[in-house]
Amino acid sequence: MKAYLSKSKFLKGLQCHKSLWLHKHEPELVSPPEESQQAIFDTGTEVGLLARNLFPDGKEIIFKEGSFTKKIKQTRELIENGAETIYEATFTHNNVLAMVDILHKGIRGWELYEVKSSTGVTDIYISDLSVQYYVLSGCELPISKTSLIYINNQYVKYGELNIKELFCITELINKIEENQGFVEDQLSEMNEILMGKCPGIDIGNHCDTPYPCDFKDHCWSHVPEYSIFNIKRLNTSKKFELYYKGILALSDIPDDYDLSSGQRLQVVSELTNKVVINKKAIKEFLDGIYYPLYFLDFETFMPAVPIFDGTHPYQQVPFQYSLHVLESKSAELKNYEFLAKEGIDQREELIKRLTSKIPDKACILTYNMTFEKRILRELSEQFPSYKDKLMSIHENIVDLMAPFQKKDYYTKEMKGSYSLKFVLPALVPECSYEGMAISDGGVAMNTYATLHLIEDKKEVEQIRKDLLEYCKLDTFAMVKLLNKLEEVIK
DNA sequence: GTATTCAACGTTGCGGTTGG
DNA sequence: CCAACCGCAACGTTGAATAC
Repeated sequence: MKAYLSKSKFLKGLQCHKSLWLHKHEPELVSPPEESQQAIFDTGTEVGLLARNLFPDGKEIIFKEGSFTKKIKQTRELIENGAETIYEATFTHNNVLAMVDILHKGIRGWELYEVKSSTGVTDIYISDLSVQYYVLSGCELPISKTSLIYINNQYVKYGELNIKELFCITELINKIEENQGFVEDQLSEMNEILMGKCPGIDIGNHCDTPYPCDFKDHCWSHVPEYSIFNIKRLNTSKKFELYYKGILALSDIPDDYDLSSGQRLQVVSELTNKVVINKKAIKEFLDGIYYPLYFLDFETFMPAVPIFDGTHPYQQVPFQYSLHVLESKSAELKNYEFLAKEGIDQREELIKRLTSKIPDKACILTYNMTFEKRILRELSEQFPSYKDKLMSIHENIVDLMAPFQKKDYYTKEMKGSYSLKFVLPALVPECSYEGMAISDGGVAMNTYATLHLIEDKKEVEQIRKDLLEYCKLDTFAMVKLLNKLEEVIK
């Protein structure tokens, strides 16, 4: 099979010539050796398929693993037979392969459209289109437009989905024509690299910018699991500054090296097992908490293409909550929960249930309150009749994450992080998600999204039970964390 | 006139959540 | 695994004000 330099390889080659060389000469170092995964990513999804409705009745080039020559031939035949719209149109020029999401014949020439599920234009997409333009113009196709189609997150759905409003189209031909010189220079340089020896390039910022390199495992094998690269909030440039000086382990860092207080704590704590417990600050935090006490956690989903009326692209739609309640310090812990029926918009029902459970003067605890607060604000805007109640919850939220964010409580197990994922096992190791049917948010969401497709009633019931149990554990973990904070200041 | 400091502003990274 | 949302905090940069 002939090896092509594809547009994704071009983009990766822009970051690192070594990766380009490895792709050609030692592709087995990448696992799995997926060929065109990148190319079909956006158009294979709902967003890509929907965008085709902007140019209906197109001919599709059927994707077959590895058979690029067939696709190129098929594309040429369609054009010769007068096709006006082609999806996944495939071309090659000077050994560079390009697949165009949507190719449309306009009055002045061919129009080239790249579909992205993002919400804006970036330089990477411009490079992407520049390579496609290079290949197509090399094939002597007259091009009148090269545009990016992406999600308009201002669009609000009411009734039937309005495809024209859902998408933004930005015409970029001027920028892309300006870019051609650059593309040609890069391509000739890349071709020289491919003919020569493997370039001796050390790891660096380019390994992750703008995308992680396929060969990271290979090039980074000498970097320990927990190293200077895991120091939180340390600039990438500073990390490599240290690395190029031969400093890799946390213990190699000089005492006088300029680190922020949090970073220094992470390092010192790791090396000496130092534990920080700022009793005064923790006590102040606890003094701000009062009864009755409600521990709240939402689960949401956020589709790029809105499915419910009144929602916009990527809006987080809550479908579940868990609420643990302590009426007083000595009261018995109670739990309330809600899980929407699958496939329908039950936000109003969720609001009714939630607001009926939480009284006006309650103290509400969440972990990372920015998330729950945003959900509450959006709900109150879209369901104004519940605004007062929702906003009163909003006002009374206290963030349980704060003491950890401020490093008033720190152990080395937190690895510089204050997320629940690290804080919980560090302080409440017995409270674990292991062994649960649903053990992370991603799985929870996928499970919920496909729930309405399952026919077996018993199975549906079991999954709903698993979802409830998962969400309940999140708020229970907060109860345990609070206990720990109270214990520790005694 | 130059050096130094610090506030204001801009950028990056991280936290929560998902979708593909 | 990556990208998307938003808000916040930390970090970095810049430029104006002040000191010398």
